[in-house]
Amino acid sequence: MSGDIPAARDLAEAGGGPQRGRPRSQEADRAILTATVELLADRGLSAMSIEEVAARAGVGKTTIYRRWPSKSLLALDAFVASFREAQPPNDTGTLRGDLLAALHAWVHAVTQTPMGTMLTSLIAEAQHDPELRGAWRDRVLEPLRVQHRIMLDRAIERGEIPASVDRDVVLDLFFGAAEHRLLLGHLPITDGFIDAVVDVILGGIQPAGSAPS
Amino acid sequence: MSGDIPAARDLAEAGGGPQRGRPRSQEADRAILTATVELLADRGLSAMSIEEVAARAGVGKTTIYRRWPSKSLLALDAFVASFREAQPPNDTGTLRGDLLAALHAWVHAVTQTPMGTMLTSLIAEAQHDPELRGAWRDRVLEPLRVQHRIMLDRAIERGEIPASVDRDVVLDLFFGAAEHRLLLGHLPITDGFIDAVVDVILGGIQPAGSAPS
DNA sequence: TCAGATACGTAACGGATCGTTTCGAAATTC
DNA sequence: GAATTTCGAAACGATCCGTTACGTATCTGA
Repeated sequence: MSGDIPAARDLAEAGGGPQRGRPRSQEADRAILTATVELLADRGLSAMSIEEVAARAGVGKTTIYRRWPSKSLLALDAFVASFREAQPPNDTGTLRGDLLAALHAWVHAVTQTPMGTMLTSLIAEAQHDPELRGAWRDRVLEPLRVQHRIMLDRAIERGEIPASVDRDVVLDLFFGAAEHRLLLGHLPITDGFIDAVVDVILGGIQPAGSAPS
Repeated sequence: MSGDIPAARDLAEAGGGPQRGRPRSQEADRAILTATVELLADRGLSAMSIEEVAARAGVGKTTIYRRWPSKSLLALDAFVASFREAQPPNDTGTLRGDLLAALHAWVHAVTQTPMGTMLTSLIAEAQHDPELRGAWRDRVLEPLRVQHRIMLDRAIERGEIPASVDRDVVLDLFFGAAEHRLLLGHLPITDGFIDAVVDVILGGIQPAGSAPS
């Protein structure tokens, strides 16, 4: 279920029969991705060089360039590998519970793990790298949105919110507010902030008069 | 009223008496800022080099480095100069009117003028440039937030919304959603989007039962 | 009027980093 | 064992950075 979208990494073995010559080292793959995550986490993408990744991974620069076409797409692969491990929140039974769980999971990931720096670096780089921008949308943003749209659909089925709500707008408000604080850093992303965001959005899409205590 | 915050540009004439020697060319200043805006608008900050700015402005590279310590702060000054011209929305009498006017003005600026590219470039650069990050907060973000907090305060005085609303959260939802679409480009920023954002936020902070048609 | 001070544009500098290429050795298939 | 491909190491040319040196231009103050 988690292999639908191909990685940016060159898929040399996608072709027909078995390969001739020396096969690519899978250990090198792992070492490169691990080194990339580490460097990405504490220096950011722009300060990270392929040379550094190669040195830390103990491989030659050519071994990296043979697999990935650019630093950006290598970083994206490294991010996605970490990203898969952030488990999606389960169905809690109420929209409020689902939204709170989802936002808490996101905030925890970006503030308590290396993924925060990786995320801001990649969004920054995507501003002047159209290829990364597209790959980010296809491999990170859209899967995330699909997953959270389902959450809203469940709420509609339960009758918690009307079917007329614009789910895309809700998702943009939901992630946009937190991302805004993450990128600009003007205010901390606290539990109180998460609660307030969910309260305002819920209040804005629930039918009037059904506000919980 | 618009000179409270000093520019990043070196303030050689801030000192005591009149200057000795040849004064700095104000025409060079204007030419540099104009060239910066142009290059920033159609290539972005990362693709713009000081060399290019100098060539287009018809000045020497040294003339730029004498005034600005870095490409980032030059770009910020160029942005702020353009930014001042985006007039703040007036008091429309209702919070809904104020919010709609403010968001329409912002969206128009970032989608119909060169300021969109300038803005995304600067936010991107600020992710790995702490000095720019701080300057952006002080000279762009905070003034903007002060201005819009006043808008919310007026609504509280009029009794449109309770005094207990967390104005910072409202501002983050307000700008965050639009900025999210601008940075990632997954969906267009349409008039319908603006209306929906304002509707959800207003619905979420107005006392229940007072929802307008 | 002229000496001192500062800004001007041009040119060249050393250094860093990029992505590529070359090389001999290692690993695998036919 | 020949062919093929990957491996790590090293060196490559190109690009851009921020600084410096230089001769010229412009302004102040004696």
